[in-house]
Amino acid sequence: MGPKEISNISVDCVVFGYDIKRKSLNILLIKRYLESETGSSVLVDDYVLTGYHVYEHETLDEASSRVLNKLTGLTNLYKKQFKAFGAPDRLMGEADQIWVKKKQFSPRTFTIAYYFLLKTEDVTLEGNANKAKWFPIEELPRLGFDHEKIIKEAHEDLKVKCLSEPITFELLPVKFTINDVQDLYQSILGIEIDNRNFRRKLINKKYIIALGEKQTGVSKKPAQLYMFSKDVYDKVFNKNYLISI
Amino acid sequence: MGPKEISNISVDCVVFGYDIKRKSLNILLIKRYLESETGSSVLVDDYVLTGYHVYEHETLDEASSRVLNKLTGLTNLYKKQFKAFGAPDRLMGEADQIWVKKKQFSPRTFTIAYYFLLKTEDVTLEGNANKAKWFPIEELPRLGFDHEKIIKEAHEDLKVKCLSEPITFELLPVKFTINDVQDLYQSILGIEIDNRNFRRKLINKKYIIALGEKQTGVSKKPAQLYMFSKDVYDKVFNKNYLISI
DNA sequence: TTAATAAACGTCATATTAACGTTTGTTAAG
DNA sequence: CTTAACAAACGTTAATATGACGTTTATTAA
Repeated sequence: MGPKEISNISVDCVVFGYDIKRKSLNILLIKRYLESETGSSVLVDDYVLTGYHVYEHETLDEASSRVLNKLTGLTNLYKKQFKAFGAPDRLMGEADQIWVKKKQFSPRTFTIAYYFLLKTEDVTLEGNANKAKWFPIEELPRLGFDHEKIIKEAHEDLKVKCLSEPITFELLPVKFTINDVQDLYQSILGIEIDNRNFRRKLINKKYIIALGEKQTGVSKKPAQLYMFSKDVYDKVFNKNYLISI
Repeated sequence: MGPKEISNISVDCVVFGYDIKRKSLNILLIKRYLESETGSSVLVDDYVLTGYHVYEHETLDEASSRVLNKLTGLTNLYKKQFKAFGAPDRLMGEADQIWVKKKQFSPRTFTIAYYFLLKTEDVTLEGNANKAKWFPIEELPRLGFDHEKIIKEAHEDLKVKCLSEPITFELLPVKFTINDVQDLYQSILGIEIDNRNFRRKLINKKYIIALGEKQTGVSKKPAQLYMFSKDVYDKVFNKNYLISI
């Protein structure tokens, strides 16, 4: 018997995974599926975020990391607790009620939502028991509970956050090109950015460090590789209070 | 008998009140006091945020507004749900345990924390049953539970938020001077700002509208009064994605 | 009448931004 | 080989914003 669970409180994880090859910001989702007794009809067939009840002796941060680790095997990722959801009807969709009954969830469950940032290539989905799958943020499937709302709010939070803090590098490999960063910002924000201005801005940052190396295995002019230095960022970064209202 | 309470979930409200006369950003706190049976010693004597359990049929937003309204009588204030707190030991301080026992709190209570923005002058504290009191953010008293941590995190969130959104006007009267706004930013951020540059920046905003009027009852050159136009802000404001990492 | 003081206006060098144009280095096709 | 295609990388310019100051103006109290 495992640790005791708190029946009406869970954590849910919005896992953002950037696919650098496809230039696509993805969300990792788990399949929910249930047939009727006779197998004659499908009662539940959609996707949900990964989540679980909080244990009796664990913090919210610990719970979220546990849940994320169970699904992906990964630890020490960037994460942010961004909002709690607890509307009385949040588990009250038609399919949700069937699911809640089957799983014996408390019908009034509050969830503390986190988002995580990682590279899709760092996760192995083959043979996972959860039928987990990546979906581009712009092409989400039908979602259970209030998870579409949770994802939308996570995305909005990420949009704002990535403008003021260097969290984007959590979504990229250690070595990246300037255009990789631009593609990522475009994927997150859903906008087009002028390459020449973006490039100049990024190259001028002291914490964006040009490595001597170039890309290999590309069929065009290979790009210069760069890395992000957190050390330089923490020291050099001008914590100026720029009022931009 | 009132609505049924969810025993292990509460909302807590960090009430930011700006005192324009004293140029002070304040927090509204409630006294916790308890003597031993014989009255020979003080068991609990500190302050806490206003908060309460969430009711069975109510959303988190509704719960926070209810709690805020009960204390201040006010509605329709700017509010933000900024974080959930649920560490297993968050009610485990010495005084806290005595209090939790007396009040029959669930020892593992999760709280969803909100902050509210208002003007101290809009709240009447005389004769309130809660012995509520304003404290300057820099001079907080001894606090119960994890409420010091909650206040600190609310303040950090407010610092960031006020740089990118015009929420500061929630803390000021409808008619204000440029220097009022500067004093407010200085109070929130704890920094000094150059008056000439700040003034220029603010006056150039289309949504900062000069009224024809001047201050009255001051013993120096009376300042021009301005107002903030949300309409103009919503229309005119350049929702530019300024990447400032 | 004047001293004190906060409000309001002004200056200037530098930095940043948006909106473009141009050159360079590489591979693949002819 | 030569060249077309194309992404990478560099450059230009005008407009605007910023930081760091100096100066003038309007008001009240002495």
